[in-house]
Amino acid sequence: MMRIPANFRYLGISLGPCLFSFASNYDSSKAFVKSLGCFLGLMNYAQLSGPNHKLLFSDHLRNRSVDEAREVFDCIPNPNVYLYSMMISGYARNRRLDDALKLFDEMPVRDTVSWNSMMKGCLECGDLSKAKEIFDEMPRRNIVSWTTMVHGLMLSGEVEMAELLFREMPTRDVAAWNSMIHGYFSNGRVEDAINLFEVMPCRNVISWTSVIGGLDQNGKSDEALFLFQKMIGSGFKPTSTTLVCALTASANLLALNLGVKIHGQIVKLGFCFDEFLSASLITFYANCKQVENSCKVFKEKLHKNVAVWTALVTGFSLNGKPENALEVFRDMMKLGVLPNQSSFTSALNASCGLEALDRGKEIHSAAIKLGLGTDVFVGNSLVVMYSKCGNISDGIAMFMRTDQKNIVSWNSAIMGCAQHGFGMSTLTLFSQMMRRGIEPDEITFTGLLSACSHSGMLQKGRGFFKFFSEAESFEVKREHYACMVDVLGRCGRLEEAEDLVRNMPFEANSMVWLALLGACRNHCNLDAAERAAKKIFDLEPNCSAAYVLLSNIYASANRWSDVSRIRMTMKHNSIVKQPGSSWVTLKGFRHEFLSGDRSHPLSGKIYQKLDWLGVKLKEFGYVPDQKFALHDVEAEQKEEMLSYHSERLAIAFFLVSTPEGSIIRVMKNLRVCGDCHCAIKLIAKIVGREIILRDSSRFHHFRNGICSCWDYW
DNA sequence: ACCAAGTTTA
Repeated sequence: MMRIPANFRYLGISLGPCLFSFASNYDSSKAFVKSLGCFLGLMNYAQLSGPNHKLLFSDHLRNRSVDEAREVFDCIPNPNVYLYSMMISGYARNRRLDDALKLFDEMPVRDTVSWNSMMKGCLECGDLSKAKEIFDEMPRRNIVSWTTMVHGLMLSGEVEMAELLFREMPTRDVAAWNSMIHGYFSNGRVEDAINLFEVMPCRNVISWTSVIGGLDQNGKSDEALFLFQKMIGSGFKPTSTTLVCALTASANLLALNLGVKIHGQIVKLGFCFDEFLSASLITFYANCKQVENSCKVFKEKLHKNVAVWTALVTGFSLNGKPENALEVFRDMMKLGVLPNQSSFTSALNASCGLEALDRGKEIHSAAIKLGLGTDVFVGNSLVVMYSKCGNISDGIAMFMRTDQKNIVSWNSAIMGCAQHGFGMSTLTLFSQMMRRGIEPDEITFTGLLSACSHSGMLQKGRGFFKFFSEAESFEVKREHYACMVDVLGRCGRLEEAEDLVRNMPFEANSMVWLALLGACRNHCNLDAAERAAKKIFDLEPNCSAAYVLLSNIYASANRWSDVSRIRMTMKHNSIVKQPGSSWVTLKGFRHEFLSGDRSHPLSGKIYQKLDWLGVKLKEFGYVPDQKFALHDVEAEQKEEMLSYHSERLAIAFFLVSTPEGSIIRVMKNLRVCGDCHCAIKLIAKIVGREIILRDSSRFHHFRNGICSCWDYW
């Protein structure tokens, strides 16, 4: 940092030309540029004259241009304690603790405020011990010093120390009580917080807001909303922060009516243009499945705030509108709103929903450009995106590249490998994870069982189930039983699977029975199938998957009267089979092969296939070079597609296959066709990157998804 | 002027 020599500090504008000579005395051009900047600073300082330099100074600080602020600061003759404190806080807010401490040391005089600012600065930069040092060293403490320290201790999780200090404080104002309440909540000590709130001598709107926000963040949104209403009832006027907390709680509870009322209050109180409130409103409406209203809120003004944009991206994505989500994300970047890790997470999620590898890659490159390529949140989303889009090797590469991997990183990689049928890789990942001392959680467990099921690892599956059932800190859930049933079922241990279901410590849900029914279908066990189906229909009379599975079982047993009986029942109860669907980007893989190695022996074959596909799709009224959702292809057309010879059948299989169980049947048909096993292997290897099956849920994914085919090669 | 509450995240 360059400081202007002392004699130049008093020059002001009247000596403007001298400044040029001052600048030209500097040899290096860098120094010239710097001094020119400083000259401009001086110009501003002089032009604005009087106290206005403070305005310029605080403008820079507000804009987080801390270096510019420092240049103005350096031009101010004899800066007072107040300006020093401002500059110190400015450095701290920009995480430049060293500069802040240096300036603090240089201060000619220090008052309590400057000591407090320095202490606060240390806390903001996460240096608790330095803050403690300053707290001990400062000559006089006021109530603010104590409160700052209490708050800092609480945020570092040193609750006991904070309590001690709070008791030792000579006097306690409402801010001190509030910081204790907030501190308890952020350490998950809900009871203590509430007790304090009840005994505190005097409450203000911040006290109420802290409790409302704290309850909501600790999973007690209902109590939060109750207190919000109580607060309004006792005549307190909510601030925008209060309304944000109440809205967030309403969003979590899906309390549509209350949320809409709060929206009314926001308009009435004139908080319409508060960015925090806009973001909360967007999330609230999106959670309540009213994403059109989120859009309305968004369009009320032009937003520059990342969180507002991200809220809308997330909203669209979670409401099954990934196209819109990605459009918003693109607009956001076009407008120069820099996406952060949350925005990337939401956008990558949306591309998972579309299963659009090209879009995902686009977002990935944007993340790299912004320096977020190895961020743990972004990295985890990338792992999921690549593996969901069929590209597990890139998914694993992303995992390796992620900084500071957490449990979600490991789980995403494990899930990805498991779903792609890489059983051994899954096990290796798991042992690496254990060796690094990372505690597995229930999602890890699901991933492991899924791997065992897809790779036919019966003994491993049993071992994991035993291990996790015996682990104390662990709750084995219905999902895990469903997975285990799947493991046993796929390995033909139908009896054992049924025993497991009947001896579960809690009532089995339809998901568990459905896993059993699926197993029965694969092993043509009609008796067990009928038992399982009966259970499912008791629990969920309109379960379309169960009807379809059962009718397929009857069909394989040549019991056609039963098949038509089930079809009739379905029709009668207007149960519609959820269509399976797949996305095809013709352009995507055409491009891939055009830009790739054209001399490769496969290029020609792929070209033929693409041409055939293009012709077929045109016949069905689709335009090439677009994304096709083939779930709406008519049944006869599907059959027509399937009637082509084996290689074409293989492609058709990818296009029209339905997740709910038909894959294995189609596989059987393919085998009957002769050479298709080889053909499908070939095509899947090449085309699998771009054609991805969509599944109704994560859970069905590994049970019925494309991964099933991997078992066969 | 220094202390207390808030939006988006796998």
